[in-house]
Amino acid sequence: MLKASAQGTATRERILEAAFETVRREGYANTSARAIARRGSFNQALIFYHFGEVNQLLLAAVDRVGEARRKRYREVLGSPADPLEFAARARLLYDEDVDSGHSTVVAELCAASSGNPVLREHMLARMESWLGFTAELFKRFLGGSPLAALIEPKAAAGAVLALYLGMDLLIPLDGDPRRAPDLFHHAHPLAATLVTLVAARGPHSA
Amino acid sequence: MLKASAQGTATRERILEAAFETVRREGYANTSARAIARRGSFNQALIFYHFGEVNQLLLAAVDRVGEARRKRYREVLGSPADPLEFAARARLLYDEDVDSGHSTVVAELCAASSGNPVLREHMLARMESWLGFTAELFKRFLGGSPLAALIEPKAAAGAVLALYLGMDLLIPLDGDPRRAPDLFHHAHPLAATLVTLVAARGPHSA
DNA sequence: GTCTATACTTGGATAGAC
DNA sequence: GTCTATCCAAGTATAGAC
Repeated sequence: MLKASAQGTATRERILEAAFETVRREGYANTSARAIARRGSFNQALIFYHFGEVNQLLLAAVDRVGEARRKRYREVLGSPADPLEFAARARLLYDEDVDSGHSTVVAELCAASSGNPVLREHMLARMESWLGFTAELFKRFLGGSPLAALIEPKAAAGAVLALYLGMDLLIPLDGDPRRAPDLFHHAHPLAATLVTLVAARGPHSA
Repeated sequence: MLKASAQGTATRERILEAAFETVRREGYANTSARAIARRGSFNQALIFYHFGEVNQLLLAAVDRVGEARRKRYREVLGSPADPLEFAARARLLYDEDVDSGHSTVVAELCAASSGNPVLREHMLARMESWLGFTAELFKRFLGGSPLAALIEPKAAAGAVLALYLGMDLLIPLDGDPRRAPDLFHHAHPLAATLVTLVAARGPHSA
């Protein structure tokens, strides 16, 4: 039956959505099969039928959103841009990540990975994927710039990722939505000065 | 009885230590009263006698280490230092935080705060304390430098804290102890160049 | 202050009816 | 594919003996 299968797919989506929202709003520690089912108004047993166990569901939920985000990143950052334009786009993407809860859920699952080998393996692979992606961005962005002599793409990508995750531990903590905008705001003149100065004098002049 | 009270104090210490180590090694999600008691080889009921509930114990455990770390920070960063010396000391302190597990436990509890108002309130206060401390460091460090025009202490402190927390989500993930050293290593020439260039030309020249 | 025993709750997971 | 019912494991917390 095509109809039955279509309904199964729709249910899967509902479960994935509810799982994501539960982690986002209640944290990993409070994300039980029962809590997810309550939020999505469906039967708790469906989780095990469709996903086997709760952690597998959570991984599927974060992957689902993660793939959409990855696609969006490619779209927005694919075309060439000068540094200022690039920064504006990166900020847009970051805001989307915060608003959608993606970054919160990723941070929650990273923290939970600590005590769960299966989760850890999976999240490690996901984060390494983002690390490689970000490192490529740095390479492309730094290509031909004097800054290339000063910034190692992989290390810089690691720092960006860590900053990203760390912000998303702090944001739910104080509930201050201005934290991230402020950081972008204040980082801007610093970055602009660095780019200008290095371009003018080169990284090795002293 | 002084002896009985002394033993009670010793037990409290054992419980605090076991609680800290359990969060560090097994993650918040696996940190139950039973798991803590198992690790410390004492009776599970003692936790409730001494601390009332598990979360209170965890907060006491992170505070105990946090206060020691704060003291250490003051000692090491109290005396004047040029930028290079300052960076070396900051790195030493950071390595200690990672080795001791302090940063991991803080990150775990921040993540867990998401779903627990009491925990959140407490961790928020602790993090704001560190935020103020770090902002003061920036103020002192930037005083009289041309960089002061480019770096807002509070925003910079927030970024450092986020970076710190984020690193401690990533480190247990891949178990790579070279992650942090590498970051310091690669950041060094960038920082050195920035300091030199800004000192030579000032932040507003273009 | 510490231990044993236990009441109670929540959650993971499955069997079997529909 | 979904629902009801249920079993079992693990955890919180307390009472009461020592």
